[in-house]
Amino acid sequence: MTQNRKSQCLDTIRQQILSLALPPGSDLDETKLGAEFGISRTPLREVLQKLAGEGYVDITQNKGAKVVSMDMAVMRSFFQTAPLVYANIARLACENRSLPQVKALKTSQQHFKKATLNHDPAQAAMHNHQFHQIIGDMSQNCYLIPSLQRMLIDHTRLSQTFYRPASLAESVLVRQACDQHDDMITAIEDQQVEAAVALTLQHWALSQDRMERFVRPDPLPVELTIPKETAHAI
Amino acid sequence: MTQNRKSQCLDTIRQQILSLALPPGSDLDETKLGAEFGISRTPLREVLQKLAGEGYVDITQNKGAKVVSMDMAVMRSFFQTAPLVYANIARLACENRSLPQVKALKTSQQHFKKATLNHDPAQAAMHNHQFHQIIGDMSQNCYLIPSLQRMLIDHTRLSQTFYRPASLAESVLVRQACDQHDDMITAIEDQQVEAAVALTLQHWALSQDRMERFVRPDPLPVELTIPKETAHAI
DNA sequence: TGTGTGCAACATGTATACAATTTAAGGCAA
DNA sequence: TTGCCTTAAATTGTATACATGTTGCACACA
Repeated sequence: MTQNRKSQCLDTIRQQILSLALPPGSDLDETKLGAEFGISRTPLREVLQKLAGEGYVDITQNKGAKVVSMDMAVMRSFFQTAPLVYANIARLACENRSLPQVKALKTSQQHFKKATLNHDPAQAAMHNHQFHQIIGDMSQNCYLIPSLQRMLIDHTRLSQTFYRPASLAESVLVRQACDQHDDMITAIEDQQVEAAVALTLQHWALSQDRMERFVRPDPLPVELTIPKETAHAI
Repeated sequence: MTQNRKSQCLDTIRQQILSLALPPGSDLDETKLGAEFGISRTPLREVLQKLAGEGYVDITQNKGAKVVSMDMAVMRSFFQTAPLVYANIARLACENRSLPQVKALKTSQQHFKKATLNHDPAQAAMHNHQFHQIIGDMSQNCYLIPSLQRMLIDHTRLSQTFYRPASLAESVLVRQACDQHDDMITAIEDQQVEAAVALTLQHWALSQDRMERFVRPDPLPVELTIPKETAHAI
């Protein structure tokens, strides 16, 4: 029961970081969180230590825990490194996947698809995270998995708007991502390595484009005069 | 002061794991270690949590911490993944290294060289570890560094015999590794990316060969009769 | 007004007592 | 002897009190 509260605390904080409910850089107060989850500071500190180990938070001596930031330098590394890690994880997943894992992947994809159809972007991002985590598990590579985990944290945070399509064109992209998941499952199940790698890179290209737009949105109109309607809205 | 004891505890346990003084799979008793380092169980548990985050130990619910094992599956992943991680870290180190880091790398290499010349294998392995860790820092890639760290833990553990040359031929290999370090420093300082990557792969090939021999030594003689001298020794 | 210093409030770090769980041993029946 | 149940010892998990360090504000002084 008390153990339950601790792991629930861990899950909740993870989820809040991924959903940006706890934005990058925000402070995690031991006393406050402990009270919130009904556990004392000792186990709560262990939760924070664990989150630090997983790359969700940074802990500084005598300064407590902060949600890991996403500054310019990190962004650069992110886009630079993602295809390398994703592609190699996909390759290994193909080679080492077990059938129960394939089944878990299919279940996860069902949840993901349902969330996109229901237009529940937060849930969609979460299930997408889980989908790629399962592929990581399949790789059975204890050296690459920590890299993947850290990529997925930032990927999920960046893609919070991805599954919140603002236009018909964007809605098509979400559908496309969902189809790619299906194809990836098939490739992994049938152990078609090259297909899985190619699909993974396509999948990455799709979300990369959308995420870069989020980081670097379309510039504001050049005219200095504010359009009437917008001015009214303010 | 008390803070000092905690970080000293962290360093000591890390060092003992890397040197195999704490062999893979061995149990870490909270009470015993706490007494040993003169700190109570609370901070000691935090040390273990941190070590778990870095990949030195595995913590199981209600069962405590164990030094991470090195079973067959892990070995396989290790040899499969090392060139990928090392080569890409080297590439990034070339591009992103700062001059103070280059200086630190040179100092580390001096210590390493001295240890090999003094035939101090434990120290040589330690300074080799630090050398490659600095290259990791240079990469400034928060996604790949966790992978590198985990590779280096097992690399250092496996290479404990590497710097303990049993023959003249092996002694030459150590000299060669040392020279490669020098060349790598030059390539990184001058930002010659391709050279650094090539050197890194050569460096890996060298230690890979030696490590594989350690994992899979020469088979015992086929004759079933035990040689006289050996029989006597028993 | 700007800067530095000291104190108070607050947050983090540690020790210790107690609770819960696991492990091992002992004893009993089949 | 073997298997299993009970129970005690050992080990891990949690709460709490206290120690230490950090932060921000008030106030003095240039």
